[in-house]
Amino acid sequence: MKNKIIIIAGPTACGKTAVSVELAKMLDTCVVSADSMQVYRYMDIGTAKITQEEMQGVKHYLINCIDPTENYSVSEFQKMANSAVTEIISQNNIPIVAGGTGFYINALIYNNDFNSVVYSEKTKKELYDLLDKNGSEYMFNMLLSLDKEYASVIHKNNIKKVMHALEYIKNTGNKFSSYNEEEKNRKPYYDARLYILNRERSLLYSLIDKRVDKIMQDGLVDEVKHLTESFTLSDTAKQGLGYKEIIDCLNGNISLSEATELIKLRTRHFAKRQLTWFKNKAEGKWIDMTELSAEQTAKIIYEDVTGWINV
RNA sequence: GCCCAGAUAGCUCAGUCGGUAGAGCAGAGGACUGAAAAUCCUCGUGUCGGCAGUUCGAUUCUGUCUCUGGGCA
Repeated sequence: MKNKIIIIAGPTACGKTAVSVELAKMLDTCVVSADSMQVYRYMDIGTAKITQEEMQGVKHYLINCIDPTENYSVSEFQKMANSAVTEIISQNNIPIVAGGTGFYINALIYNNDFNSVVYSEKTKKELYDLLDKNGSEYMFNMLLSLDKEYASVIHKNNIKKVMHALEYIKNTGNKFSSYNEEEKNRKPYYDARLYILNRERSLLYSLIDKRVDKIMQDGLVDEVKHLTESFTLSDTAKQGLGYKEIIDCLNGNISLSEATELIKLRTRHFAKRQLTWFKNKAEGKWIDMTELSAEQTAKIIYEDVTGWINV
């Protein structure tokens, strides 16, 4: 029998954190964060990281686990989340996974294989040298000749994906499209109940604006200053929303109000991408929180889940 | 009060030598399987400020009115 997990997903600023804590209290269990930025220590304000008080005594995994100098990706998330989930299950509890990164959540549910992919700095460098010399069109044509199927799925301008596929092909000798096909057809590894929280779009956007204003008031600029003085941020850490914009502002490229507006705008775009993923790549129950409190939402999930838990 | 410049998509503006119009941004939709808070793709009909005149035909020319900037008193 598969292990049960509850997942609370949804776009940024929709209220996942509060709901997951409420539900964890009702079920007397722990929360595992599926967030690509809250794993970082010292990145508290910009990530709107859950505080000690907000946790209300509920134990949280995958918060403050790595330094901002380290890179983080699905693969690390998957390993850490699996071990956290396993630990919670061993205590006879149902883990609650909460987060907005759909890609990570699917990797956990389906236990996608990221380990068989061999990586080598050498081939990566060779490929990027070729890119510098010959341009992206050339790289895309290379992909076209090596793996026509994948090349027809991805757009040639999406150089990041083109390069990644080429790396895979060079290192394994297999087509990326066949690997892809295999991963897509996986059956769920967990017995997962996924709840996707959402709110009316205009309300969600105004919540995002409010959150960004609060983050600025709470001192994001100081946080970024300290962060960049104490660390050389890893590639993944420095792409956090709010961080790259403030860095740009500190470097004198944009004004503070421009940075603030840009953070709001990009966060809105981000929320939309999250929604697109959940709509098309995830199977779950949607809960419109527009007129619901965190407690009410948690109660709906609790009631939905009780019968299933006792089976 | 007078003079000048504007008034066109939610916003900023192009344009039509007279045949009812198009960019950027916003917004919407989509892709993605070891960077995912990343990366990439697709989507533009609106009384062209109101009214009148010239004209086969006006958003485009003319007059007038309203509004908004700026200047002079």
